Amino acid sequence: MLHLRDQLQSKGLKATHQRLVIYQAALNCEVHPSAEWVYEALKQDHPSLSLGTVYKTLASLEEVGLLRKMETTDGQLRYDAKTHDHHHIFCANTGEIMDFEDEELNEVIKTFLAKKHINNLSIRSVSLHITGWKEDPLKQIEVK
Amino acid sequence: MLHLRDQLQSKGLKATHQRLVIYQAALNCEVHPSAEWVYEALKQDHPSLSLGTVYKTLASLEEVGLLRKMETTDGQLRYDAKTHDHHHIFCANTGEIMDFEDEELNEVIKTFLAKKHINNLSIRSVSLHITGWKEDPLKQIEVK
DNA sequence: CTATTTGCAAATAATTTGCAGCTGG
DNA sequence: CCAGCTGCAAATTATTTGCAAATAG
Repeated sequence: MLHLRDQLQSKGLKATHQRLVIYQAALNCEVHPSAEWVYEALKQDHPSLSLGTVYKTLASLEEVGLLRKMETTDGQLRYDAKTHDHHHIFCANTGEIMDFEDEELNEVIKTFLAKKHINNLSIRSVSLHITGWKEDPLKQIEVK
Repeated sequence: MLHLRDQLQSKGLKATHQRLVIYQAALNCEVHPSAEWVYEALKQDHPSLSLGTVYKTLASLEEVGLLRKMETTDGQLRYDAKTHDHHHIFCANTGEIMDFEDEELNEVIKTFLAKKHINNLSIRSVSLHITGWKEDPLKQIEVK
C-alpha cells in the first residue's frame, strides 16, 4: 500500500484512505472497471464510501495519468489501470473485453505510422481495437 | 436519395422520410455524429423530427449494419457511417477525431494477428486508435 | 388495411455539482 | 490550522420506454 501512497503524492494528490482503496481496486481488477463497478466492489468493506466520491476519485486519477479512460460502446465510462500501450479484444458473442499485450505489434504499428508521416502529427500512443468471435464450442451455446 | 431507400428496404426497414434524412445526415457528416448532433443538424429543415426518433433510428441503422457504433471516451454514443475497417486519430490538443484509412495498414495488422493465433478467436475487424498531438504552431496557441 | 414507425412526454441511467463538514499534511 | 477532500442529495445529461396517432407498402 505504501507505494500507492507515494504515487498519489508525487502527482500532488492527497493520499486519502478513499483514494488508496479506489486506486488499488482499479489496479487489481481484471476487467476494465466503471465507477459503478468499483463502488460495488468496495461497498462491503467500506460502507461509508459514496458513489460520488468514486466518480471524483477516478476522474482525478485519470487527470494525473494514473489511470486511463477506456473507449467503449457500452454507455458506461470505463477505466484502464494500464497506462502503457496495449490492445483490447472485444468478443462479439460474450461481450468480454480482454487485454492483449504484444511489444512486437506495438513496434510494427509505430514503425508503419512513422514511415507515413501523417500530416503534422506526433504520435503519442496507439491502441488496437480487435473485434472477434470466440470459436469455443461451449461458449457458442450461450450466443443470444 | 434513391439508393438510400433501397439500402433501408434491403435490410427490412421501411424507408420513412425520417430514416432517409437521418441516414443521409450521418453519411454526409464529416465528424462522427451523436444522436444530439444529428438532431441539431436536421432541426431547421425538419422541425417536427423528435430526438427520440433520432435515437431509435440510429439504433436501427446500427442494428442492420448501415452504421457502426463508435467507441469514445466523451460520454456520448457516437456513430460512424463507415462500416468497413478503418482507423481513428484522436488529437489530444484539439479534441478532433479524424478518420485514417490505409489498406496496407489493415493488411499488416491482420497478417500479424493471423500469425499469432490468439486463443480460439476468429478476428472480425480491427480498428486502430491513434492518439497524437498536432504540431501545427497555429493550433498550439489554442492548447488549454 | 395493418404492422411499423413516429412524436411526445415521462421514466430511467449515468454522471456531475453544490456545499457543509471532515481530514491529511 | 486550512486547502483539499468526502458524503450526501439534488441537478443535469444521455438514453430508453410506453403509447396513441400517423404512414409505408
